[in-house]
Amino acid sequence: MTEPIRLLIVDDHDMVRMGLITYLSIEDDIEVIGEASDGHEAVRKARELKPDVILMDLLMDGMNGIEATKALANENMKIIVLTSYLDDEMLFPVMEAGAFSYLLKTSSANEIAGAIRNAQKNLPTFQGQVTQKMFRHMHAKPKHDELTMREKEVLALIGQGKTNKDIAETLHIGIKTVKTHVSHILSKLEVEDRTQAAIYANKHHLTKE
Amino acid sequence: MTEPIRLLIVDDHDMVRMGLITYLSIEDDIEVIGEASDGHEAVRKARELKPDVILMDLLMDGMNGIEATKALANENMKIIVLTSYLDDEMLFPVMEAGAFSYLLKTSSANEIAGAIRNAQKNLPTFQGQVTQKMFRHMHAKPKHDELTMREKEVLALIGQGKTNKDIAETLHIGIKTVKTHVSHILSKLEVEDRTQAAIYANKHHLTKE
DNA sequence: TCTTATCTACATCTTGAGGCGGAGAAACCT
DNA sequence: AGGTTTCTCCGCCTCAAGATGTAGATAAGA
Repeated sequence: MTEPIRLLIVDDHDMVRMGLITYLSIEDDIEVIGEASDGHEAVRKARELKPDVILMDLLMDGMNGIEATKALANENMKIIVLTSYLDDEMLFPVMEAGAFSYLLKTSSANEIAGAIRNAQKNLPTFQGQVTQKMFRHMHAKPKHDELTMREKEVLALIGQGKTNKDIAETLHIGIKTVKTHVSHILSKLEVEDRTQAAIYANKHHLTKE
Repeated sequence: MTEPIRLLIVDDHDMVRMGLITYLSIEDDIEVIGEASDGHEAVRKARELKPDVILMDLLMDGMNGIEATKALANENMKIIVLTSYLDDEMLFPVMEAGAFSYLLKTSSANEIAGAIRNAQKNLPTFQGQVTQKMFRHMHAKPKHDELTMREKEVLALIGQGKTNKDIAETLHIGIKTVKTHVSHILSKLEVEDRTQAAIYANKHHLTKE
């Protein structure tokens, strides 16, 4: 028989790690060589243990899975994202960061084992609607990435409910300047007023806290 | 030795159930007598198996954990909520629905076992900030429940970014009337303008889609 | 070097937003 | 019958918002 696939499990939930290990331990072609409970630990263990495949959770305290994926993008390991939600705000960034496959935690243990074997064979695995989302995303990039840095700052403040005067004081610029920025933001986002811009900012998590 | 604690595990993630079972199987005072992967199954199995304690996830397809908890509130079983997020929108409703303890999935397996034993002894268990949140909630009921029906309708439309004119047309009332409602809403919510009201509405999911 | 993008700022003008006060009608409770 | 709440609408007044056009400074790129 060939070498077993060397696997690193990254998840901040004890039980999830335990569940994965329990199941995968009866698969003799997969060997769990380590665990990590946050991004920092994941990067450290990945560099130390050189796994073939990493199962990576996204939402974790400290360094999250997206940052960890970015850090490990060029390290010759396949990263399989294993997360709870199919959220655009997570999916696209992590795929761009270099993830190889994307699974939901609703997957059966069997599907996960399949994805690990596929990754070893260089075949990415995507769950259900993920593929469709990816394609839709190709043709529809978010309007807000046309915004300049300054405009994004202003939008974040609008998203917090600040008035133009508030924003001027916060950024130490004139109120007229703020109005200029706001006008540009409204036209770029194709919305009619600051209220709609605020809703947009909140929906897309562009408010910085 | 006394009877083991009879436990039902409810979670839509295979791995989480597996992790819990793995750990709890080595605790000989706890016996896992069943599993369910959504609310409907949970209610059915709970009535059939009569567990002492239920570990209940909240976010599941079909019937969620809050509804299932509500359905089982008077069935002489202790329900321990085991969820990923400490979210006001989940915590308060489920506690009101009759949950007994509230744990986060970041808990160690050991803490979970402790909470199960406590539940059997009629001692609720709350993780870290949960207790503080509960108390804060007691003294601070949401401002928006002072709103009248009509005002809630108007707020929902503000939360969608509609202007006063839009709202007047949608509700078939005069624009002056809308302004009156808006003024009342702003003062009841203690915000300064419609933008802040829109943000409030979205944060509290008061927008009707 | 010339061009383009970005950030800054001002003036003018129009309109929507919001505060304040008053008021009639209907429903409900006491 | 009298009080309370809610929904409706009016006028008046003030100011924040937003559109439009102009323009100087700086930095990055062709």
